[in-house]
Amino acid sequence: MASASVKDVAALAQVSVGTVSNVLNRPDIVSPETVERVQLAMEKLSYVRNEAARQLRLGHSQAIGLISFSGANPFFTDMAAAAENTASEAGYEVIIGNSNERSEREAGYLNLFEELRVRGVLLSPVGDVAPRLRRMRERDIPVVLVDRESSDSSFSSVSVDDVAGGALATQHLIDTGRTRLLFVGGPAGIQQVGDRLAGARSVVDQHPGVTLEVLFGESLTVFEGRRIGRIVADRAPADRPDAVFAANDLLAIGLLQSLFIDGKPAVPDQIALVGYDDILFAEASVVPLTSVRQPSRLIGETAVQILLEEADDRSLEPRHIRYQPELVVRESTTPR
Amino acid sequence: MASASVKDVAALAQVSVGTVSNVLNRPDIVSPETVERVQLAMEKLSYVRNEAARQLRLGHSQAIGLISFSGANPFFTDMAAAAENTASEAGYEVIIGNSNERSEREAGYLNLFEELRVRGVLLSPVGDVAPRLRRMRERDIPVVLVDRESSDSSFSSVSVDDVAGGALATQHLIDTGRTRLLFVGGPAGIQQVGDRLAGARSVVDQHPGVTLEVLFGESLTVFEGRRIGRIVADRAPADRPDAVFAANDLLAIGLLQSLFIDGKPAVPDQIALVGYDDILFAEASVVPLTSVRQPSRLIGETAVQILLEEADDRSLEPRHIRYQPELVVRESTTPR
DNA sequence: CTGAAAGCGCTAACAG
DNA sequence: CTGTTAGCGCTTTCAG
Repeated sequence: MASASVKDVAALAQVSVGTVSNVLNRPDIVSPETVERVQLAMEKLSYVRNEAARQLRLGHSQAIGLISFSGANPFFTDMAAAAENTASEAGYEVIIGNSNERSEREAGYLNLFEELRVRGVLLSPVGDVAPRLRRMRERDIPVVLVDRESSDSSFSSVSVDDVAGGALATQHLIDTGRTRLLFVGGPAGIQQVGDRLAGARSVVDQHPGVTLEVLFGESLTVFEGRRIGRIVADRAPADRPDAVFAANDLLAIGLLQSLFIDGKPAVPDQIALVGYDDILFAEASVVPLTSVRQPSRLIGETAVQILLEEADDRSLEPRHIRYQPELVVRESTTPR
Repeated sequence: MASASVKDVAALAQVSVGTVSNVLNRPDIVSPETVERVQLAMEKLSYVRNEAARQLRLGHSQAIGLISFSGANPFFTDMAAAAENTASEAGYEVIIGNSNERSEREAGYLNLFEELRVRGVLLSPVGDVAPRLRRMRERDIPVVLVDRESSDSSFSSVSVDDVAGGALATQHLIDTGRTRLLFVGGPAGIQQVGDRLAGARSVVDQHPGVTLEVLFGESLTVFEGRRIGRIVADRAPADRPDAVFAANDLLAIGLLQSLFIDGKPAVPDQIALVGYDDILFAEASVVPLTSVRQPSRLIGETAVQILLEEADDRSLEPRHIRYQPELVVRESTTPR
């Protein structure tokens, strides 16, 4: 049996297709009896609306495209979940594509989203997207930049102040009496990591007795954290830092697992440890981890709101929202 | 500027829309010069095909719906990723919905998938889906059951032998000299957990000297594992098991974190520990975890293949594929 | 090999 | 309040 269409419903309910459409989209302008009769017919035929036809007629879909650059990062998962909720309340769904930091995959999804005629896209740009963005603009597809600011600021953006976050973590370490700090980052070139480091530097520079060493790993993963931790643990005592600031929690958790000195955990007594993102595992790890929390859910919600407003009114000026991170103190930075 | 359509392309290339469509779908039957001329025109207008229109004409979309029952479970994430790859090679995309074990959400996604006229759906059923499945069948939408077998076996399924997995883990514990076993499960009613326990029981029953205690937690999470671990660690030595089989790795990792006896880790010397799923964290945890690995990627690939075959030929008999799990031995079960 | 034309299911404008 | 109708962009016969 093929799916029933509005025509079939109309025939069974003895009304016209226009009325069926009205029952679907503006039930208030249809008389109650008619509404009921039509709904009964729909049920009888187990009618389901054909989204493709609707979309074709409307000119755009009821979907928002979201391109994240790391599917494994809980920060993004959270943000995406919040975006989905907000969008869903407004009758939209969110389609997610993971670029995994590859600019060709980013381009691929941008393309797919265009074919799908999405209502707008939420993007954490990786490569040089300026030309693509220009095209989106020509097409009247609104774009909101997430977690990274646009270079030309002609697109709205929702981000978090990573410089402030880096400063927050560093100030806390110094406040708890640490003086030989180590920053552990991911591959150079990730803007967020650079910003967090810049924040750390600015604070260290104001404290004459404090030093800051920097170590860049290959990736922001638990494995890499373990590897770096082992290197640090193997150093001579005088060369070891007394505090480590990891660019994200995955890295920090890896460090935590391998920072053992003379067979005993070095955190927090010998080495204080701060992570970034405050993922669920941060609280659940062997030594609960102090971390810098980003308002991931709020970011997702705000980004969708702005996007939908711009979709409704293409003449809106771009807006730039920047949230402040927050320090969550746990045992991994307990003062000696 | 509105998006260019086949009409615009046809006009610019001085051909008919039919030819443009042919260039798009069967370029081989069009003369090379014409193809080139049309492609040039497409580029000039930066034409992108309208999926909605295409879909309307074709009668179905190029998407497969996937309903998983836990977005946080790495087993599903892996399976979904494999499904996406396989689907993508065949020109399909996968739309994912998380039911989170809630049957009304499951119904919601099933509905959405119908509206979207998906080519088929991959489903790990939660509630009583029999009536819905019947409807899908009437609509000629193929369904493949994943990780759970259908009660009436009239739908194809791809699953893993959880009874065998439970037996595998248990046999290994006994082989390494353990005799007082404890099974830690999640909420009753989850079929997989029940099957793993049944497997464990069957092996224990064949070994007279071995006992099996069973503890059911509230959920299959790290937190719950930590809670249960603390309870076990606090028992009198004589009451403590010498081996624990956890129904999944999250639980096992929680247990690992809290199974400390006299301030020292109890695993693996005093208590051997086996998990299930072999998630990434299993290898990366403080004591690398022995675990039962499911061929998650293979499941995703197979399920998509079967689905697509059935979509092409609705007269195919349902097939039932059942994979065998595999034991991955690591330090958490090192013999004393 | 190419062109013309029908029609997929829906919504919105307009007429009654 | 309800009915009629045009047309969204595409693919696919069917003729040429």
